[in-house]
This record gives sequence, structure tokens and C-alpha cells, in this order.
Amino acid sequence: MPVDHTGPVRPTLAAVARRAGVSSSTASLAFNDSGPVAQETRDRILAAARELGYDGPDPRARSLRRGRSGIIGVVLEESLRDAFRDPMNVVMLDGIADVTGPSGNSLLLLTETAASGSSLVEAPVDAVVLFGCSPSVDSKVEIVQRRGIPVVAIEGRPLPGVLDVGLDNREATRALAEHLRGLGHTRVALVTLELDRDRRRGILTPSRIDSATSFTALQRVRGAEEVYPDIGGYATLGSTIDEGRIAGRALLADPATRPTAVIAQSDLLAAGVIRAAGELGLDVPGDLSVVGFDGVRIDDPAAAGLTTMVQPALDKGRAAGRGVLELLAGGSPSSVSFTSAFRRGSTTAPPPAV
Amino acid sequence: MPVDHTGPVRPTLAAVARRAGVSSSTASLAFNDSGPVAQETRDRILAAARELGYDGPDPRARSLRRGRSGIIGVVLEESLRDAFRDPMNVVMLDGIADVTGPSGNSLLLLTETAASGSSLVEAPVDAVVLFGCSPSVDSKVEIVQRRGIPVVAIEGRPLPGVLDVGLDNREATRALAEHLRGLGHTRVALVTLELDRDRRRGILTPSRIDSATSFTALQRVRGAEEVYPDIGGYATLGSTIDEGRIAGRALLADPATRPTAVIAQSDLLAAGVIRAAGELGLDVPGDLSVVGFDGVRIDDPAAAGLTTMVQPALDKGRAAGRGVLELLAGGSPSSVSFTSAFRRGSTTAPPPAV
DNA sequence: CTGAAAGCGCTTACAG
DNA sequence: CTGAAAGCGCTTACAG
Repeated sequence: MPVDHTGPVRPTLAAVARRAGVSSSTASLAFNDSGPVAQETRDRILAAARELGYDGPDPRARSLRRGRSGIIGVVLEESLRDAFRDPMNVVMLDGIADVTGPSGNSLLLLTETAASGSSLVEAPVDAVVLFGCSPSVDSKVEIVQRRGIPVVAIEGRPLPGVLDVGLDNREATRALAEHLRGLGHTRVALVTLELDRDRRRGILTPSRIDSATSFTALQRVRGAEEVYPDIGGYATLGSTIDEGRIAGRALLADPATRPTAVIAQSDLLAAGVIRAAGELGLDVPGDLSVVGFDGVRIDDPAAAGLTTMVQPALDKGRAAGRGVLELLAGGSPSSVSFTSAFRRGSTTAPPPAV
Repeated sequence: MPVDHTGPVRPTLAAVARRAGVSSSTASLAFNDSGPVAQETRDRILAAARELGYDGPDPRARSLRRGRSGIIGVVLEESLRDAFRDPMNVVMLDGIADVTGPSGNSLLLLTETAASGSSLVEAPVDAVVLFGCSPSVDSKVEIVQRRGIPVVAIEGRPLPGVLDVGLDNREATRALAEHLRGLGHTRVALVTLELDRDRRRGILTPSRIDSATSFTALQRVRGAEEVYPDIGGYATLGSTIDEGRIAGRALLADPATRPTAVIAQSDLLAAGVIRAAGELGLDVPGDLSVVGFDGVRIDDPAAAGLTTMVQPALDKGRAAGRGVLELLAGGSPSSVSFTSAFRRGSTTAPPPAV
């Protein structure tokens, strides 16, 4: 069925005013309840609007005049599918919407991938929230800032003029490493999140670590190194069970070099490692201890009872939303940092006796 | 650390033009490559822009003048978290972005819940995509249409002037039911998606079905009824493993009334039912056959090898994106309907001998 | 190749 | 309580 879209031209406020016999100033006041308008006049205006099929001010014109669009840009560096595969991102997004929605704001998804144009720079946003962005978007962020648009970053590198909503990634990972050391583990491996935008998968080397651009992944590596200075491991393409499984197979295949514990940088990755272990006939935690990160609810028995650090993702999103609102109101909020909580599960135990 | 946001006022095109000693018309052409500008003039304009810190046209003004904002609204009737828990929605969103992103469009998330204001009506969108919306948004959709804004609906009720991207929900469910009948099942139960916005969980009754507002859920019920006219079951709050498990427990608890097969309206729900069956000591497919819907990749062993209908979610999203683009270009695309493919897995078998 | 003019549709001081 | 005026910042015919 073909759909027709050649309607009459949309009526304007001016047309309504003309028909009602008033000035457009008055008509505007009537539609915005923003000034004293006689009841009789208001009725006339509303009647004229009804007759003309006018349903309120054009958002585009209003946003130019007011200097506000009611749109908050959310900048992701991946495809939407990749970004939302990580439940943490979805929860944080929900937290932002929770706080900013009631005052009439909506979220615009801006995927700043290599392929895309400069959507960030060309979008009519009032404010911007960066979701773990790499330095490659810095120049665009500066442009946006020069326009006076507030920028909030969730777990970003410290950037001048950007309000940071942080997490104790380093300390939290150190706590997990200490937990493993306390159990007696000496052969421990990391399974990291994506380290940079190249998204190459493979053995974790010092040079790969040094060239990492993902602030969060790097901080978590640093935390582990505080306890296990020479820790190696495997770098994945991102937080999924599949990636964890691939990493797990790579790390666990050879009994001679096999670690007795794995620090996965997310629960999803941890679930994958546990699955790989199972496939190799290894018992968790009997043969292998595994810890994760996030404290997400994973619908996978393999991840039930995972030892992990629980991060307050919803609160982080809400804090980012509050930061946006305060900045838009002209305030000067301070950066906030959230703390993760250790949750001892059933996936860690002393290393197997040799 | 407090963040400062009192920068200098953003420079305008007019200021750049003045400084370069040209008209703003010429400056505009220079920034848009939309007309012939002498190289020397262009250089002067760009230099002036650099000196003033001008990074290009203000998106708000541009969108008013051009009548295009580059923003496509995506209307959801749930919280972002609920919506994105369903992988189908994420994939469809990705499909839309796939197609519309390259021409400079971004997606604005509009959650039309009872709580929210009328964000749909007040957002500066060029077009709108409805994600399975109920009649409660109809009046807002009409307003948007009156403004000449194209509307595309994914699996919606037929709405005048709305381009539909459909799925063979009814026929596909009938095929699943026929598969079960072919195996010899006579006691079959449904586990449905949310039926309406009330989001009440519970036994499926004819009156609940009759008052359903979710087009997709209802179509799938109708398809099952074509084979099992008096089919009953359980209505959930949405497509999650947990909801499936709750429904499964309710349906399977009593051995006397227990069905021998369950038609779950999504793979996630099916996985939950299978898990519930396992907890009750029932073997799938020995004691119970289970079918799903979607063909999504679920990271749950319980859902591995599920018998289901595979729907082309990415293609649906892309088709919606193409529809948007064609409508924006003034075309009159036809509605499209996609077909699901039966995938026989290992979760269906003849009913147990009595 | 460049400029003067009009105008996108609205809101906001300001004056009455 | 109402209106005339200015202007948000840009783009687009049109004329030269």
C-alpha cells in the first residue's frame, strides 16, 4: 500500500494569530502559558488553531529562538548493537534518561565511529554525555565545548572542562587481585575489554597495554599489576560471553602454561571463560578461579555466583544526568567517582594442589 | 573539581563574514561548499573563522532554515532498559542506524510512557519510527503526521498514512503450532509477550486476549488459535528469561494440568520455560516440547538448539530506515512484510506416552 | 564570483 | 491584557 505524504503545508503560529485576530506575540503566550492572556482571547486563539489544524509551536523554530533543543547527545564509539550488548551501557543510559527525561529532554544516539560523519558536531544538542570515549573524539569534543555545550564523560580520561563520572576501576581490580593472592594464586591471567579502537584480539603484551586508548580497560589492567606486576593475559574485542570464551580457550588450552586464576574485566567475559573451562573439563573453582567485574545479572548459569566487583551503573547514569542538568542550569558541579563493592561468589578458591 | 562553563559567546557566521570582509551569503557558501567561491576569498573566510574560533554553522539555525534536523525519532513505549533487554529491538535499531546514518541522520530515543511528557510532539524530528506502539500514542502520531513528518511503524496495527514494516507473526506462529500438532501434541499452552500497557502477569483468558493492545502479541496468539482454538496459557510482562521462567513454573507446576508443549512468543521466554522445566525435573523435549520465536542468539545453554521461527530483525530495521529515507525524499514507498523461517531444533518431540 | 534581501517560525523584552 | 519590533543564526534564490 503506497503511503501518501503530500499534506497541506503545516500552519504557523502567525496564521493562527491572523485568523484569531491577535498578534503572534499574544498567540505565543497563549500556547506557552507564559503570560497573562484574557480567557476570551485564549479561547479564540485555540479555536483558530483547531480550525487550522495547528498543534503547537514548531520545535525547530522554538529551539533556535530559545537556544535549547531539549536534546542530550550520547556519544558511543561503536555500533549501537555492540554498545548495547553490554548491559552496563543500557543501564547507564536508562539512568541518564531517568533524570533528564522529566524535564523534557531526550537522548540522541551519536555513534562516532571511523565510518560515520561528524554527527556530534552537526547535531542540535544542548549537552553531551561521552560513553567511554577514546582520544579520537577529543577534537570534536573541543568544538562542542567551544560552542558552550556542556560535556559529561562517564569513565573517561580526565579532559579539561569535562565533568567526569568515574569509577574506581583500578582500586576495584586491585581488590580482586588481592582476593586471589590471599587465596594463594600466583599464576594469574587477565582477560581484558577492548583496549583500543583497532579492536584486535590476542595475547596481552606490554606494548599492547602501553598503546591502549580505552581508559577503563587500562585502569583495570593497572590495578591488577599492582598485585601481579608481570601479569599477562588476553585482549578481547569487547564485553561478550563469546569473547570471554575465545579468550578462555586461548589461555587454558595448554596445561603447562595454564593460569590457576583469571581476572576477567567484565562479568560477561568471566562467564565466557567459565564456559571455556567447562568445555576443557576444568572445574571452577576447583581447577580454576574466575573473577569478573560489573555485578550484572547474567542469565547464564555459568555466571551464577560469580565473584566480582559490583559497580553502581544506574547511579552512574543518574549522576551523569544530574551533572548535565546542573551544567545546563549554569551550575558548576564537581566530578564524582563511584565505588564498586566486592561480592564473593563461588567461583574462587585456593589454587589446585600440584 | 569544579568545571567552568562560562566561555565566550559562540561566534556566528555573520561575525566571521564581517571579519573576512565578505557577506554572510558568501561565508555560508564557503562553509557548505554549495556555491562557487574564489579560492582566495575562501581562504580569507576560513582564516577569519579560525581566529574567531568558529567551527561551522549552528545546527539549530540550520535546521530551522533548511526544514531538516537530521534527527529521526524512535518511539518506544517502555523504559530504555526494558526496550533494550529485548535483543530484537537493539538489532532493529542498529538496522535503522545502518541505513540512515550514512546520510547524516541520528536516532532520538523517545519513550512515550504514561509518565513522560509529550516528547514526541516537541522533538525536532524529520521522521519517526514506531516500535510496536499501542493505540495510546495514536493521537500524538496524528499530530506529527499533520506536520508532514513521515511515520514508519514496525509491526504496528495498520494506521492511515503510516508505512508499515511487518512480520508474518500470525502465519509463523501457526507454522509452529502445526509442527507441534504434527508431532501429536494436544495439550499445548502459550506463553505470551506483554499483552498491553497495563503489564499484568497471569493466566491467559479470552477476555485478556480480547483487550490486548499489543498487535504483535495478539497476532501470535491468533496464529496459535488457528491450530488450537481453545489454547490457554500465561501472559508475561515482556521478553525476558525470568518472565519465561515464572510463566513456566505457573504452567508446569501441576502434573494434572500440565501441557505437553509450550509455544513461547519469544526465544527469551522459551529459554525461561526450559529452565523452569529443568527445575521441576522435566526433560525437554522428552516430557515437554518448547518452541520460541525470533531466532536470536541467546547466551544460554538452555536455549541452544531451540525450535523457533527466525525473524529477519536486521532486515526489518534496514527496511524501516530505507522507508524513512524514501519518504523524506518525497517518495511513496510501499509497506513491506517480512517472513520468518522455521528452524527445527532439539526442543520438540512427540508428547510423552501416557 | 559576490552581495543585498528575504525569511525559516518562533519568543521575548518593551511599550502601551 | 495586547501589540509592534527585534532577532535567534542561518541558507537560498536572485541580481549583478
